[in-house]
This record gives sequence, C-alpha cells and structure tokens, in this order.
Amino acid sequence: MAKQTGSKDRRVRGSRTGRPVMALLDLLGRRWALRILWELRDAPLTSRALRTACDEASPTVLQARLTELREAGFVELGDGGGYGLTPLGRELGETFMPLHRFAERWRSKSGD
Amino acid sequence: MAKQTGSKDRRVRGSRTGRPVMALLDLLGRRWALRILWELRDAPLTSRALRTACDEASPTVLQARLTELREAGFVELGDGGGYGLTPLGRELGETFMPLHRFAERWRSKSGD
DNA sequence: CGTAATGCTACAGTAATTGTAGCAAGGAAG
DNA sequence: CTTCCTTGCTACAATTACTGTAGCATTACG
Repeated sequence: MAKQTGSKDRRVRGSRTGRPVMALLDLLGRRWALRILWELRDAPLTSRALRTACDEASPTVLQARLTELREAGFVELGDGGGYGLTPLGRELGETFMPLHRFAERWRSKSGD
Repeated sequence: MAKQTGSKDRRVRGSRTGRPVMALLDLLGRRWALRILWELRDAPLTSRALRTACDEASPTVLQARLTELREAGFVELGDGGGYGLTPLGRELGETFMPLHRFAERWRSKSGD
C-alpha cells in the first residue's frame, strides 16, 4: 500500500459547474500536470528523476502538482519511495495516450 | 476559409526536447486551453459565448489561448465570426473526448 | 445617428510559477 | 557514530501568468 494524503478539500476550479469533466479539465490544465502523468506512464520515478524528466521544472510546482494528483487519486508515493500511477491514474493515462500519435501527425501537418 | 494568424514563432515550452508530445502537452497544459477545446467540441462559439461557457474567464487569457490554439491549427475564426475547431482540432478533441466518461467514473470512485 | 453585437486590447491587482537554496530522515559505508 | 549520498519536501524572492473591469474599433441594423 502507499501513503495517503490527508483528505483535503482543495477544490478544483471547474467544480463550480458540478460537471466532473470541468474539474478534471481544470486539474489537468495546470502546469506540468499532464506532463507528470505522461512521464510516469511507464514506470514509477523518484521525485528527483521526475524533476529531471520534466526539464528541471522547479520542485515547488512539481510538489504542488504531485500533491493535487495524489489527492485526485491518480498518483501515489510508493513504500520504497518513488512516485507511480495508481490503477485509476493508469486508466487516465491510457485515455489520453493517443495524444502521442496525434502529436506526431500534428507536427507533420504543422509545417516546421 | 478562415482567417489566418501570422506564421508561428511562439515557441511552446516542450519543444526543447524535440518531441512533439511535449509541445502538445505544454500547449494544452495552459489555463483554459483544454476547456476551450472542450466547449468548442459541438459547435462554433463567438468570443463572448465562449467566455460565458468558460465561467466568465477573463478575455485576456481567452484571447491569448485562442491565438495559440489558432497558431497550432486547432481553432479558427470563421468568416461570419465565431470560433470553431478546425478538422485537426476536431481530431484532437476526439482524442481526449473519452475523458468525459473517465471523469464520471472518477467522481464516483473519488468518494465525495 | 443610436444601439447592439463582434473580436480584441489596456491595465492594475492578484495568484501561480520559477530558480536557487536548503532541511530532515534514511541508508550505506567506514 | 561520523561522513556521504539520496530520498521527499519546503522557503523565499523574482518573475511571469491570470483575473476583473473597462473600453476601443468595426460591422450591422434600423
């Protein structure tokens, strides 16, 4: 089992509408959130390794996102250290994994 | 045809790695970006209508995101006014449309 | 002209992010 | 038990992004 963050009520912006997608969209629309899930897709990473994978993003935001993502139930801190996706987080990952393929086609259409 | 924004040099953060996903992840990981795509999924909206749909988000950011999204080729400003998704933008939308269903399950698991 | 809609911009205040530094705790030698 | 290294995590000032409110230029309809 993994450590649990105390259940806080850090509300997500989109919650106001009551529609869960909005909450999710808001949560994922924060800096480094999508990227973190992406980097964790294959295997767990230690906080330092994650930082390296994320272009040396500042530990402050990373830590903030990690906390939010943990409270959302997408990410967990393993016993032996290292952040990994929960089963739910893995599902989420698979949901937007096709983004990878899309991005490739995007670049080719995008000129550059 | 729709208006075109001048050619792009607004670099996206993730581009540094050369991997297109990173660029995409960075672009979509900005405030209101995902939400805008989401709100446009069905039909085009005028800038004002979009603002309303997005919880009265400030026009400054909306305009900024809209410009970025247009430069990326996901959104376009129609002749008769109103923002809509390009074919490419629609593809992108479909890519993370399953997020909707996921969000529902997320809420139920999320205890609340 | 008056009214209303469009896309879009200015600008001050506030919140989020960056970058650098460092702490406490846990091993693994020595 | 001290030294060294790694872990997750925090402090804090500087910078950047976003918010909220106001308003401009343009177009269209009487």
